Amino acid sequence: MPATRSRRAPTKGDQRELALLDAARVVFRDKPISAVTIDELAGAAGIARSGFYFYFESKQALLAALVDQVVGEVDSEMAEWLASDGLDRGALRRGLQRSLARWMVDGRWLREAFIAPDPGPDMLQVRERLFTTGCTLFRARIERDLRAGLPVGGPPELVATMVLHLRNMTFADAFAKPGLHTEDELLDTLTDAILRLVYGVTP
Amino acid sequence: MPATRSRRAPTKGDQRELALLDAARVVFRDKPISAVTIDELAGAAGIARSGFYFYFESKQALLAALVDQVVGEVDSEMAEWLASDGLDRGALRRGLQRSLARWMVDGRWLREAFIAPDPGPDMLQVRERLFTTGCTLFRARIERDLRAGLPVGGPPELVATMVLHLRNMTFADAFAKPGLHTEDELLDTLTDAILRLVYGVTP
DNA sequence: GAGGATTCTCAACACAGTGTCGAAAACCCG
DNA sequence: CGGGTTTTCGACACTGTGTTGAGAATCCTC
Repeated sequence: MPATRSRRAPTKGDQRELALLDAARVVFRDKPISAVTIDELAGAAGIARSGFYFYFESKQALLAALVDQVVGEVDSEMAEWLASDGLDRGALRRGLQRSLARWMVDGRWLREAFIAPDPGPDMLQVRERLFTTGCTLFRARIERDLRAGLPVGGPPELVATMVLHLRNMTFADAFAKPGLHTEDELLDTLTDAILRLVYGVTP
Repeated sequence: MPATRSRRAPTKGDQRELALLDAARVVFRDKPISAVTIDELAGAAGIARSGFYFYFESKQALLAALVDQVVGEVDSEMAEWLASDGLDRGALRRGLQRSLARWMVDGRWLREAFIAPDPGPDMLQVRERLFTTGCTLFRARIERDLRAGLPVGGPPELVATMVLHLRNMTFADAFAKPGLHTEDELLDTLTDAILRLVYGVTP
């Protein structure tokens, strides 16, 4: 626990906490999370290493907080398509495009946050929330389509997780090996792939 | 480098190396790789911690060797479908079933090996090989289909990596959260999903 | 089966990173 | 200002990694 420090007070301390998160975002862009030392994170925010522990229990806890920060944003990227009806290819593609933009910036740590092999308990919880939120939204969309008579290719929950994984891994690849495909090629293929995977149709 | 120790000699040392690999396979089943200490690995193979370094440079190097061991096996699982023509649903499903069986046993470290966030250079090399081998095979199959006039949904290479990721992540999930779906449900959905994704058709 | 060469083992060391503590400093309120 | 509270940091203990060098076990050849 970060000491008490929960009762009302937008003090200098909160400022530092934010600074720590911002600094971490930047530092995590350059190297794998495991290669970033706490000393480095603290230094980037202008405090001593041991000071870090006043704000976060561990690197994992900071990462969890970081992921927490973007949960809402990630969801909103796909909101347009999730709210649309039928095979709205345009809305889907735009959502994916917004999503891709984020991945190209923060892909490294996003990837690790999403698919790191052994997250700590706090991280696990946040990730679970992040994933199930997305999954739930996708599933709801698919179930709606199912009721509307569209030919969905399997149990909605399973199909939803597949779509989520497909998107995440495709973007993770795009980040890891940029230049293999143009953005348009990537987005078109992925958009069609999702529509085919879910509905079995090529619009 | 593990000293010289390369010229022909199935000596006691090679035996130990094998024992180390076998022991590691077992140990890695129970806990995340990062939680396994070298002391533990050495102990499981009956030697002192520092003795480990005679055989492997690091835990990562051992893991690379481990992945190396299964490269061939993994490829062969899908061989039947890769060699078949057109939409051979049966062959595809059987391949996936064989693949799933492996994942349910060694899913934990397989997953980490596939998608670990910051593999060492040796690991990276092995993984690259593992992935591009699979990708190349899949792509070849898809290109063949394309020439045969089947409606493939995008650049073969991109589609191939999507299929690979879809399979890996689905199985990784199945391992991480067993019991969510029956094996049949999983295999049927995945088989159909792949056929839809690649060819846009529901057989 | 005795010799030297090779292969193997391990205790001791040096080091890097984590997390804890408690005392000092800075801050904020009356 | 004087009090408690919040923030900072140096010093310590601990865990795990990787290295080294000396000796034991094993192998091979004659």
